[in-house]
Amino acid sequence: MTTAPLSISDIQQVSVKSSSRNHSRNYVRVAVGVPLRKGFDFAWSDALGVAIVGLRVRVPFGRRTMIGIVTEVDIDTVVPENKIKGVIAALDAQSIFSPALWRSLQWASSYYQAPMGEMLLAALPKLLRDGESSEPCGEIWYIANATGEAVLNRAPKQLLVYQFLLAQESTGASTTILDANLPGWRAAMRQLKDKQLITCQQREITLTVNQKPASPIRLNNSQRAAAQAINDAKQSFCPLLLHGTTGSGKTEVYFEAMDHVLARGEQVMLLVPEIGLTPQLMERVSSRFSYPVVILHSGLGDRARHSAWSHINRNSARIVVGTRSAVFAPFKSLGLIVVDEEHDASFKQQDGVRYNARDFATYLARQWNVPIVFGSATPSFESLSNAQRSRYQYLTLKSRAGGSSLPSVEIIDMQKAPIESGLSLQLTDAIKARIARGEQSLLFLNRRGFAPVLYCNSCNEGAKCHRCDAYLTFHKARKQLRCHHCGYQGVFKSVCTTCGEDGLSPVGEGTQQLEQVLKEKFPEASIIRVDRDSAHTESRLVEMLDAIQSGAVDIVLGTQLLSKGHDFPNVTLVGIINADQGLFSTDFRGAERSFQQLIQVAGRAGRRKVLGQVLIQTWVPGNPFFKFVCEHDFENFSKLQLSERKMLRYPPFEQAILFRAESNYQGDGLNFLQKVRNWLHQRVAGSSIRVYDPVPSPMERRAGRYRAQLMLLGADRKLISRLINDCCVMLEADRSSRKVRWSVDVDPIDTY
DNA sequence: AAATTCATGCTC
DNA sequence: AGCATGAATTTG
Repeated sequence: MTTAPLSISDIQQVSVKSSSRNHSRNYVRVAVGVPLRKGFDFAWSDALGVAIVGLRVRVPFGRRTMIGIVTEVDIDTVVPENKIKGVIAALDAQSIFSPALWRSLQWASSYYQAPMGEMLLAALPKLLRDGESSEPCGEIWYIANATGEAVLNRAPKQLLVYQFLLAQESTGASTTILDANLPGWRAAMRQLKDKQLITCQQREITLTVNQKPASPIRLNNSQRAAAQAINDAKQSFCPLLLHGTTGSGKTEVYFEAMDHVLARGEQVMLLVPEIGLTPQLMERVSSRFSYPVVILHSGLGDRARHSAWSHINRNSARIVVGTRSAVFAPFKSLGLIVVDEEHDASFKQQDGVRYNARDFATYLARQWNVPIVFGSATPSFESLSNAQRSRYQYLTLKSRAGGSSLPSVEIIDMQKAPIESGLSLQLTDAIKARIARGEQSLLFLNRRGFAPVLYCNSCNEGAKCHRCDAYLTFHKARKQLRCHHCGYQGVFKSVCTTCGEDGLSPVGEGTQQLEQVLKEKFPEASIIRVDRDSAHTESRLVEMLDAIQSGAVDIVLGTQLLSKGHDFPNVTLVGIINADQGLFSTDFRGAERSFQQLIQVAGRAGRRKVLGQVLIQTWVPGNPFFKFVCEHDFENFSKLQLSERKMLRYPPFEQAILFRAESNYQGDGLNFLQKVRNWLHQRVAGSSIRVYDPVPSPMERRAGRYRAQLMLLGADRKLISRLINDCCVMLEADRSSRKVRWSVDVDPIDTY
């Protein structure tokens, strides 16, 4: 689509001075980035140009000036003339939002109960929020003046830089080029500039395009059928759920569908989970296509983000690979949206404006009138149920691409198995066998640190965090006790801090301990540990992943950092050290999550010719959950879970809303929510909406604050939306609610 | 008496 | 949210 379908009311309105009104001035309504639901009216003077909806403006607000967005033009205002101030400046000539994005943001603002100003500004990169021009800022290029070589015989560093530039002739070199070729060039450059030997030019950054794209891999029948279905949906809104087992080649299907869209001259949005945005995927995308690609993820600097934004805005970027916030990218001619690993929780923004990027993307696709593909090996129950109700087209990839078969999955009964330091004999033997054959083993333990609890044998208590309801994790290497919830770090002392006795013993296993145990058991093996502690930087993680892929490592152990999206061709054994963690969670989605995670991790095994093996250690082998896991039976697992959800009238059958409250004193949050409950309760009497009693959060105290929550469930989304909106308006007006920090989470995915 | 924290109100 | 105002509260 080159343009989104427009309705008349959406077309950016040009203000016209209306002679029928008695005001002599024009007024506009502006949304500013404050948590207030109302807009503020300002006078618009003709000197500012034409007033258009979607413009960024600088306005005086209280004692300061702020950036806001024009939401209405040519309005009648009820604000008394003497209170109205004028817009200081218009920062854009045209709306900074496309019509489709504008409508989607309006929807999101009302659906997620986020004030318009906050929603709109959240959709812009920081520099634009702060008032910077939306034009690309470009990059500085340096060109050598062909005069001065002789002057530099006593300055070798400068000579080096100068000669490098001379070699580039009149093209010169950009900041990026110099960074790549001459580390530490900046100091020398400054002096060369002082000597007037250099000319600087500001030039637009042009995206490099891969000139020789890799030829597409031959698709198998089901892949081709899936790609065909997506292509058939062209030029119209059509959600498709691509359910493909791990390793079934979903990415190739996306690529095939993207080919067609790109050839038509349109842009593609490829959304991926937070940690799924691996250089691996980037590499695959940019080597496969001969179109300019940009990435958008949380690690990007402000400059880089702005630059990416303007490339998309000018239609010079054709493929956008990005995480959550990439749904707000300023596409000019969007033709297809792909949401990879659509079930992933990281698509949900958990603080500030709490939107779900997957659902936002769905609305956006409807506005652009383009297909949207949801890909997953373990679809969210929401998407699954949409497919079952034929709201989504359902596509499956049953077999693994490249002919490998799904790994065999076995359960190890920890009640009966001989165990040594958390490792069953069976798993130990299996690792041994892989080492002998030169294959890799991957061990999964979702707990970093050495031990999750440090127990004092004379107090009979574990060491607790002072600010949270949680035990401190023992980090042996750094000799620290850390809280994984609030970030507290304390020095480990060999005696108990409360009683002074020295009978301290670590209880339970973390990745550090497992690493130590493995090193003792397999002294010759090369072992690598991948968790947030060992891979604290992006580049460090990449290094580790590369090492694993090269096959130089025998045993990989790690947390969920490892579970997503990575392709480890040499791994033939996957061991899950403790599969029971998520199983008994208080969250009704606990089982769904656990299953997704186990399938994701298990899917790392045997992606090539050799048959993979998965060993799962559990203390509750009789739990029916494991039967489904062993048989890769997502279908029956989800059937059972969905029938349970249906009976309980839980999502996806009814909508959930979670009110959260946080306060410095225990009880304040609960009291506040009790008032909310009473208010809501009165209004839902006679309807099918259920309002639960407020409860303390599963971990009540975190970072010194007490947290509580209140759940509301119901089927009538429209009614709920109105109810919640009224409630928020009431709460905002009531100053007693300012004692607590509260928020509304629409479609929560975590109850914490 | 000055310094600081705390509650309350307002932003066109 | 910020930022101001004014009161309550600690503190030298």
